[in-house]
Amino acid sequence: MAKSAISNSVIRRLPRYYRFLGDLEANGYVRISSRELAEKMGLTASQIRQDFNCFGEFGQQGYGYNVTGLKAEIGKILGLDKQTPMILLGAGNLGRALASHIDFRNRGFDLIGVFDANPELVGKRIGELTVMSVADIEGFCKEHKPEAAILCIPREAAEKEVDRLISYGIRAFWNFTHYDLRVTHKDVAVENVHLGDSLTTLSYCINTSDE
Amino acid sequence: MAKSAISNSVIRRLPRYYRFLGDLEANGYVRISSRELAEKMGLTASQIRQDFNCFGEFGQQGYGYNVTGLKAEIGKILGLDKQTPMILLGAGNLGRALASHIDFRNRGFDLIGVFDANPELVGKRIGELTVMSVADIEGFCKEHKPEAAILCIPREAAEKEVDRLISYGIRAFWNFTHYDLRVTHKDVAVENVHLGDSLTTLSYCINTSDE
DNA sequence: ACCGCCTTGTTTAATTCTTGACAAACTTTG
DNA sequence: CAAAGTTTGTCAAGAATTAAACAAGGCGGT
Repeated sequence: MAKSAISNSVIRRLPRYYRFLGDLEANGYVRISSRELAEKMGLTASQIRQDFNCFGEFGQQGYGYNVTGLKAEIGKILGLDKQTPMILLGAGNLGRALASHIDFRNRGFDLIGVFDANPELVGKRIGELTVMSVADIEGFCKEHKPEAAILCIPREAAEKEVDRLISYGIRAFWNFTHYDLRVTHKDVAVENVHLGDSLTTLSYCINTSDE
Repeated sequence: MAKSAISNSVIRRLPRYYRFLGDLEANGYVRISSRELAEKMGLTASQIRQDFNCFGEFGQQGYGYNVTGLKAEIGKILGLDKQTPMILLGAGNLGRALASHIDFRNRGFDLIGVFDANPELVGKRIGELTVMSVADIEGFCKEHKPEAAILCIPREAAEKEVDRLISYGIRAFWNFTHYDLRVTHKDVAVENVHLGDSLTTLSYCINTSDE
């Protein structure tokens, strides 16, 4: 792929495009123009056309874009045509909620193992999986080769585990721990999720909108 | 406050500043320079100074910023010096996880009620709260005047409830439903959280970093 | 109390991102 | 089959964001 460098702004919009195209498809749309999509998404048509053009020419003049085709193209760009095996660390409230709430398969991942340090949780079932002890991680990784991990464990634990996980072959972290995970390894990806920050932003909006 | 218009980019960084300042404070830092903070946060010192200057002059030349003082100032900007009463709709996995995982008080909110449509969940306890029936929302709002709501319910339910909630006085939504909530009312704030999009972004990073 | 060093607040410049404009090309209709 | 109407891909202009530069002012050591 001769993508010189896709800007971060564009990348952040891709999942949203994918989501809207899925909705359109579900509602029976066969074709969509940039103008119409822009209206639905609250963007400009120009931006949409320019975003898509980073990756190729998916549309047809005079017609627009084929919804299913475009969705498939963007899905491929996002890597959703394959599934990266993933493990979950931390089977507390949040870990369990994610495991049952997220559609991993359609997001490019396959959740294959859940681990927790608390012996009381080990052995409990979460969906189709059984919680294992953190002591079993190494063996599990050797055998099943997961390449991504969700971190739903306390900060101290996360800071300790990350290097170990990388050495086991993990090269992507979805981090819900309350700190910004930063990794020096070149090809390890990190997505920090800060729900607290999101809520704080809402607080700001409330307290300034009406002045 | 004579803020002509704070850019969205700045606002999105504020909660992160607040978080880092809290960490610094906890680690015994009394003062911090923009240069040092920039290094810790992976930003430029220039950006930090410019961001803070949107709201006033919090630093001192030759010294830097007082950690506790700056944190308090940013907290005030974010509206964290007061607590907006908030209710949770949906006591499923995700709703319960948020209720127990999020430090509402330190994010400018106070969770005072939980509601669910499922009769089996009504009456169950979540932390210090008891799940109520959605039928009781109106009465509860009239009595306790919540001004914010978390949406952890299915899309169809959310689309139906939102207008009703606004009419009851809710003017901020933290939306975890799988669609972009858009509200026409002028002073209703919405923060859409798409965990799926976040995970999808991670998929993209994995599948493009190593080419 | 003075001098040198450091750091802010602010101005200016560079870069990035977004929007507008338009020719080329396809679709649809008569 | 031709003409009218759309819509894309792309280029160029305009905003917005980020980074660099620097004068002014306070701190700390002597």
